[in-house]
Amino acid sequence: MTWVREDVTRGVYRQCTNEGDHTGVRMAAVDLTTHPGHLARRLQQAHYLLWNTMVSEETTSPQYAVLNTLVAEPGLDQRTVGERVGLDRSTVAEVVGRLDRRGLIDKVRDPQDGRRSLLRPTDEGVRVHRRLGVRTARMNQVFLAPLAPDERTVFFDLIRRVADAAEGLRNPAEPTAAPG
Amino acid sequence: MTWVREDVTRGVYRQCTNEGDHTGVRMAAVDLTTHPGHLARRLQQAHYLLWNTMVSEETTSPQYAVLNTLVAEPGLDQRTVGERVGLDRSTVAEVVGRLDRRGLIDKVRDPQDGRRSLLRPTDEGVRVHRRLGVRTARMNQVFLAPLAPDERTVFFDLIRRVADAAEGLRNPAEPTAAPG
DNA sequence: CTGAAATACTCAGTGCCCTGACTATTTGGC
DNA sequence: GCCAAATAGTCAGGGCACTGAGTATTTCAG
Repeated sequence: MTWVREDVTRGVYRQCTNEGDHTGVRMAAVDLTTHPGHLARRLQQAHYLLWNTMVSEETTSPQYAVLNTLVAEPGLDQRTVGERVGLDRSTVAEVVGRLDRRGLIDKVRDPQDGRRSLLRPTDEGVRVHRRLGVRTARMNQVFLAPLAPDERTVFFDLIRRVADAAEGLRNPAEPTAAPG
Repeated sequence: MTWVREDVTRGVYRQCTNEGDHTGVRMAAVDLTTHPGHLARRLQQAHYLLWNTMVSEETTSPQYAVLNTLVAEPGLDQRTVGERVGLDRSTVAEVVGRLDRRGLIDKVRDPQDGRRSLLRPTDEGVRVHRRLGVRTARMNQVFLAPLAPDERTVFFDLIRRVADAAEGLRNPAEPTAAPG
C-alpha cells in the first residue's frame, strides 16, 4: 500500500521510507476514509448542510429534536429531554433557552420539585414542529437517496449499534452486585 | 397513546390522531431513531467521547486530521488542507491557529503567491501525530467492536456514499451545458 | 430535625462548524 | 498598464457540544 502522492512542486521532502515490506511500521500518515470518527463528522456536516438549505435556517436539527420530544411528551423536564434526544445538560439548556426566547416552548418551575423546569410547546411551537416535519421528511429522502431501501435499514442499524455501544461505555450499566 | 413504529425505511413522520380517546389532542411526533441526521449527530458525539477518553484531551480529532494531512503532504495551503479533511475555510483557520500556537505546525506566507499560507508539521508535530496514531487505532477498535468485520466494510461504504452525495449537492459538478 | 449526598440546573471556558462580509493578492481581459 | 474577476485568508456572529465548578432544592441517614 503505497498511497504516495507525487509531483509536488515545492520543496517537499517525503518521509515514506518504507520501500521494502518490512514490518510495515514506518508509514507516516493514515487513510482517514477508514476512520469512523472522520466519516461521522463528514456525515454530520453533510446533514447540517442539507438541513440548512432544505428544512430551515432559523430552527436547527437539535432544536427540532427537542421540540419533537416535547410534542410527544409535554411537561418533561430538561434532564429527561436531554436523555431522549441525546444532549448533555449544558447543551439542552442552551437549546431550550433559544426555543424559549423564540416563544416556541414554555418553561416553568415544577411546583412539586423546585429543581426542575417543566417544558411544553406553545401553539406556535406545535405549528413550527408540524411545518418542519414535512420538510424534514423531504430532506431525509434526498439525504438517503444514494442508498437502496434495504441499505437504509442496514445504515440505521449499524450506526445505531455503534452509537449505542459507545454511549454504553459512558454510562456503565448498574452493576448488579454492589461492590465494596 | 400508542406511539406506533412502522415503515421505518423512509424516516417518514408519523401522524397518529388518537382514534380512541376524545381529548382532542393530536399527536404528531416523529421517531427520531429513523432520522439519519439524528443518528449522525449521536454517532459523532459517541466518537467525540471515546476520543476524549482514549486518545487525547488536548488534541482533537479534527486537529489530528489536519496534522495527518500535513504529515502526508507538507507544504499544503489552508484551502487544500480543508479540502482534504472536509473543513471549510473558517474552521480550518481556527484549527490551524491552534496547532500553530501549540507549535505543532509552521505557517508561512507563500513567497510565490502572497495569498497563501503554507503549512508543515514541526518535529514536535510529527511526534504528536505518531503518538496519536497508535491511540487512534486502538480507539477505532473499541468504537467498531459492535460490528463484525464485514459489517465494518458496509458501514464505511454506506456512510461514505451518503456523505459524498450530499457534498456533491453542495458543489454541483460543472454543468456541461450552459445553464438557461 | 439536621447535615450530607443526590439531583436539576446554571455559568464560564474551550473547541468545532457554518455563513456573510471584508481585505489582500493574483490573474486575465482590454 | 489597468481594472475587474477570481482566489486565499481573516473576522464577526450564531449555534452545537463538552467539561468542571457552582447554586438551589430535595432526599435520606442518623
